[in-house]
Amino acid sequence: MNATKGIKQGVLQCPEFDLRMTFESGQTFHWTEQDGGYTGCIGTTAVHLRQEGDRLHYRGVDARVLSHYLAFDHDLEEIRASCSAHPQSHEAAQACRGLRIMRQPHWECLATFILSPMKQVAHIRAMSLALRSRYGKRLKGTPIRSFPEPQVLASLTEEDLRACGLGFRAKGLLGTAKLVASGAFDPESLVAMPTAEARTALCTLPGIGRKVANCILLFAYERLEAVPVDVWIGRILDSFRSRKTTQEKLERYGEKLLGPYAGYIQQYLFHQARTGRLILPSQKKPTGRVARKSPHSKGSLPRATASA
DNA sequence: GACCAGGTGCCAG
DNA sequence: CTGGCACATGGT
Repeated sequence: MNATKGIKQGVLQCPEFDLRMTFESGQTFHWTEQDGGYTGCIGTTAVHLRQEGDRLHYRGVDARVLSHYLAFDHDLEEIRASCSAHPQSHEAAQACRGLRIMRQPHWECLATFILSPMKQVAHIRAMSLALRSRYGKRLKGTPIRSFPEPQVLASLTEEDLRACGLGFRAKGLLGTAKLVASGAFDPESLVAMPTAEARTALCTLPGIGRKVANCILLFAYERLEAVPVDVWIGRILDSFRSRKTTQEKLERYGEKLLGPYAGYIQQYLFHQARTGRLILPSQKKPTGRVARKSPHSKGSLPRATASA
């Protein structure tokens, strides 16, 4: 890494890495395409990344911090091998070579996934950027904004947050921000907890249920076994066993079926389904009912809307 | 317009 | 414990 005018930059060897697939897979939401790469930030550090083959050009960040954020230490070969016994998972894992589960900052990830219920990836992104734009700090010499600190969000009103397009999620985010700002809940305390205990702790926060808790555990706390059961994974797991169940039962089934890296494999399946590469048996929806709320509810697979 | 989106919280059987 | 609805917002 060289220093140009005090700005860190350099090139990193990155075998088994796909920057686009990783950033567009629905685990992080603030990175923006620019100059043939992506502009965004890691915590409060503004960063630009551009991949050329197995070379990653980076600017604004230390190579060690970047490698940790992008989880270059994860052994993807071992992870793929862990699901070789299950054909559909193995196929998804092969197709998603280079997709890594990142290590995101705790608060940023926690808060952002409170925004996710009943929202498409593009909308989560819009809400995340709106919060950053209005209440985040400008990162020196750039237009990039960091994710607002809990104290900042805690000082706002629910109406302020609704003005960012959060809808009913405003209440959960505000309540959670207040609990964190007051010290009643410490996101750092989860690091030392077993996964089940950490999940229980997360689920005490307003706006966080099992699915969101598992996303946070997987994307910020290195719990690669955590399986967030959303509509997609619910349908996928449902189709594997062709029998419907509750969200928690599907989650346990997924953990057992997908193994020690279930969260990773889940992400591969999710990405394949969302981009239209994993076709599930289309199912007829029950007649008459309008609202469908259970995570495993029947219905044809949603159209893939991935923009990249 | 109806339907759906990486669900959660709450209430009735 | 399980099933059923309301909850906001924006896109196809």
